[in-house]
Amino acid sequence: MGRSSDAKERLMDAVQELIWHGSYGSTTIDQICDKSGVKKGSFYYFFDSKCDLAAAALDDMWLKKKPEMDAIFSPTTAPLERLKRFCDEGYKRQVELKAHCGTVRGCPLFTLGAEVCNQDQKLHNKIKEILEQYHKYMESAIRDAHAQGIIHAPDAASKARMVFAYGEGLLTQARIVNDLEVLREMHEGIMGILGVQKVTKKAA
Amino acid sequence: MGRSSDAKERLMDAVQELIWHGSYGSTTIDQICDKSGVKKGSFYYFFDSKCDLAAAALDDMWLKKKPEMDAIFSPTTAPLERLKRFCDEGYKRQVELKAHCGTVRGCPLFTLGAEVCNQDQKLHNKIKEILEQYHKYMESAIRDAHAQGIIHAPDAASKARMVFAYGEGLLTQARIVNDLEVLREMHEGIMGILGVQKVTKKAA
DNA sequence: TTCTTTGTTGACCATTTAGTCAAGTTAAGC
DNA sequence: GCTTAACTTGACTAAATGGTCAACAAAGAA
Repeated sequence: MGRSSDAKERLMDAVQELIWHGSYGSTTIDQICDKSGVKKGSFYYFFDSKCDLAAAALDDMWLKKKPEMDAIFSPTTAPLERLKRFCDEGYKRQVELKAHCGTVRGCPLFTLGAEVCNQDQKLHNKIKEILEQYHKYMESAIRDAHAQGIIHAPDAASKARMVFAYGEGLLTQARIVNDLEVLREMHEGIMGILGVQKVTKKAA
Repeated sequence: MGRSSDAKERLMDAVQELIWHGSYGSTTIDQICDKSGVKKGSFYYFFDSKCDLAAAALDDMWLKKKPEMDAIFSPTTAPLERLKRFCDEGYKRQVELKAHCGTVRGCPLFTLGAEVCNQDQKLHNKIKEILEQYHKYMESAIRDAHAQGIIHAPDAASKARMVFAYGEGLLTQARIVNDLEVLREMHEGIMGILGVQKVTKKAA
C-alpha cells in the first residue's frame, strides 16, 4: 500500500553526520535536506522538527550499537577482557570515522548531551537513557571482576561512574585536540582507576 | 577622550551566561544584545562577530581565573593538597553557579570546545590554549608528588592527561545529569588514578 | 483499471538573523 | 565652553530559516 522510501534513513544519516561535524545548534533543517537529498516537504512529512529527527537518529544508532555492546560485554567473557575489548573496538571505530571525515568524532552522546541538556527536554532524556545503558555495561563488568577477586571494587556503581567519566572525558578530549593518540591510553587509564597492577609485558 | 562604557563587559557577561545555559550555536547576537541591554549597533562597534566576542569572553574569564589557579597550585602547597583544593574549590564554584541559575554548568571550555572544534578555528585554538594551561597545573603537581615519593608516576604528563580527562568527564557528566553529587567523587577518583592508598578516616 | 495509501515536490509565507549606517549623544581634555 | 574622540541608537537591508500547502507521482489492493 503506497510507495516506499528510504528518505527517513537518509535524513537520519545526514543529521548524524552534520551534528558530528558541527553541532546540533548549528545544524539547520535546510542543511539536513541538502545533505540527504530530501526536500523540505518530505522532511516534515516524516518528522515534526529537528529535535524529533535527532531523537529518531539516536534511537536508530543505539538499535544498531546494542548488539555489538551485548557481544563485547557478554558475561561469558572475562570481566577485564570485556573492558579491554570495549576500548579496542571503540578505538577502531574512531579510526574508521576519522578516515571517513578527517576529524575525530568522540562520543556523540556526550557532546550532544552537554550541548542540549538545558534546551531540549526530549533529546536530553533520550541521551541520558542511552548513557545509562553504557553505564550498566561498565558496572556489571566491574561487579563481576570484583566478585571474582580480580579487583577490589566493593562499590561497583561508583567505580563504573569513574571509568565512565574518564572514558567519555578522553573521547571528548580526543575530539577537541583532533588526535586519536590520546585514546590509546584509555585501557591503561581504566586499569589504573580499577587498581589493577600494571601488566608489564617485558618484565613479566 | 570620548565617553566611557561598560558595554563590552556586559556583552562578555551575557554571552557567557547564554552559552552556559544553552550553547554557542544556539545563541544569537540578538539574544546577547537583549540580555546585556546593548544595542546591536554597539555590539558591532566593539566586536566583529559572535566568535570574536566569545573569544574575548574566554580571555577575560581566564584572566580572572588564573590568579586563583596560581594560588591553588602554588609550589609551596603539598602536591596532593593542591589537587584536593582544586577539587574543593571547583565544587564550591559549581554550587554557586547552580544556585545562581538552577542548572549545573560543568566546564564551559570543555563543552564549548567539543561543540566548536570543527567549526570555528579561532575559538577552537583559544580553548585548546587555555585547556593546556589547566593541564600544566595538573602535570606539575603530579610531577612534584612523584619527585617527593608520594606517588609512583614516572610519566607525569600521561598521568596528568588521565586526571584531566577524568575531571572534565565528570564535570560534563554532572552537567548532563544536572546533579552536583557526582562531583563529590572527583577527589577520590583522582587519587585512585594516581594510585594513592585510600585514606580511610575511621580505620586510621 | 481504478482506487487508495504513501510519499514527493516546489512554490510560498512569516520570522528571525547577521550585519550596515548615518545621525545623534556623552564625557574627557583643552 | 568648545572640540573631538568614544560611544549609542534605531531604522534599515538582505539572506537564511522554519514551517505550510496543494498538487502531483508511484505502487499495491480491489
